[in-house]
Amino acid sequence: MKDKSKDGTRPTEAPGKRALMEAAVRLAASSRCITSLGLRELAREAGLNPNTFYRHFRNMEDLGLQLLREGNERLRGPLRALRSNAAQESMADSAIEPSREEMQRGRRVSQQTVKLYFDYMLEHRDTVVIAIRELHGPSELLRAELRKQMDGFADDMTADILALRLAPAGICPARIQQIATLLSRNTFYLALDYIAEPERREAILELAQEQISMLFAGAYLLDEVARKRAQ
Amino acid sequence: MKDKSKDGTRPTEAPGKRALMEAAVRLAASSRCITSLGLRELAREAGLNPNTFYRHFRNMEDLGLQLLREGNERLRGPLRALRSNAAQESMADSAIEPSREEMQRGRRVSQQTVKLYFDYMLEHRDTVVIAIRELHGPSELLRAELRKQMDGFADDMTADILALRLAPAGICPARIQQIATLLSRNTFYLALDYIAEPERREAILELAQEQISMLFAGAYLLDEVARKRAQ
DNA sequence: TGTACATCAGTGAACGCGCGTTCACTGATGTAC
DNA sequence: TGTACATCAGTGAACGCGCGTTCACTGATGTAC
Repeated sequence: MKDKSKDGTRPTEAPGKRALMEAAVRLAASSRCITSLGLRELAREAGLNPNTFYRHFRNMEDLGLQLLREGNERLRGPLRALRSNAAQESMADSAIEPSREEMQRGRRVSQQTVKLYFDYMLEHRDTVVIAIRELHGPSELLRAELRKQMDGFADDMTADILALRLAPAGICPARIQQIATLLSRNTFYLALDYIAEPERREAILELAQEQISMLFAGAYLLDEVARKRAQ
Repeated sequence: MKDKSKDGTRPTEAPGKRALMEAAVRLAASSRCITSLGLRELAREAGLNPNTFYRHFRNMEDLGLQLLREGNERLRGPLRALRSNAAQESMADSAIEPSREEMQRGRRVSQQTVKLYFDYMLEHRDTVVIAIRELHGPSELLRAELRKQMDGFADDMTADILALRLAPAGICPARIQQIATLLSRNTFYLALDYIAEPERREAILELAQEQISMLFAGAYLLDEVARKRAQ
């Protein structure tokens, strides 16, 4: 068996397996839990013999897990990249007007990032919709996987905020982590609205932006108070 | 047909209907979408003939809708009451130490309320778990119902914050609504963690508390800035 | 107070259907020598 | 370079089973007169 595709990164995938996974996405994206899909239904959608399923998956949960991991790969890296690109551009801006404070910079970065973030998720709407459905779905296994993924997104965000200095100085790292957890979660839910309600997209972007501002402003105030007390 | 039960508040309910709804809660609470329940499975769990289902419901979505509405009634009023009780107690405190500011009062109220809130949800864990699962579940009808309910919770919270003066002065009502929407949503998700992870309950309470503080502090700062600019 | 009728919750048998799973098979591709 | 063998994706027929839905029935309760 040939083990690598041309690019050498991945074992070659049987076309039937791909077809089944894509069929699952198509069926689940509209309004279904992955685990509630029928094996025969899936094979029909994929144009394959029902039996082919067993060549590649043990059961629906197994397929779901592979689907979610693939989705995570599709989102995680690019979303990080969006953030660091926006930060670098903003860094260039700062050079031009160095009088601005970090708070302002963080805000500009988040403004750009939020839009890119949401539009990227819109492009991958099926992935996002399925992920959020399964996050509260019936399968414990899939829920656990998605909780882990969510933690990963939050960790990325924390690391980026610290490394790219996107937060106002004076907010402690633990607080950043706290904010990132809340934000990454909430951003996904807002992305869902963004996808579902095209006419409200502008408003949702602004809302997301304001939530971010509020949280950082609040965090700053709280940590400031704590520091003053400590002195 | 007798139309009212002894207390006169509600049409008498057939015992079979109750049995079916309770069976549905039992089956769905562990790890199932309501709409994925089987009619025969449900009847078995309730100890009834499969046919009895049709006497009371058109289909599973119909049952789900009635279940969710009942759940909403069980949560909405009591949660409001918790808030206003906590506020009144705190009002008494304020009389004793009138020097404290409203910000502080709001904080004390929310501290008490958050604990009561989460413990009340813990008592009604099945209701909460089912509601959140269906909020992102496969049925458009049930999702819409729950979105409506969520808006209701947010409106209650907004009204209470304004009426009971729980927010620092200077935050505009639109901002309060914004915060309440974010908070009511997020509180439900945190409640889910609170239910699922007994060993982390203390930490979750504190986290919820800090999120609330951050948001109000941030809102204050933002609206303050806006007001200064307007002058 | 008694009788006849309507309403409605719950029953039990029967239906046809799509489901998940099994088995034995085919045919293409990769590997050993 | 050619041959024999192993591997594995995909097929097709067949199975028994539980499902949703239907129909005609029972028996209790409420209502009209």
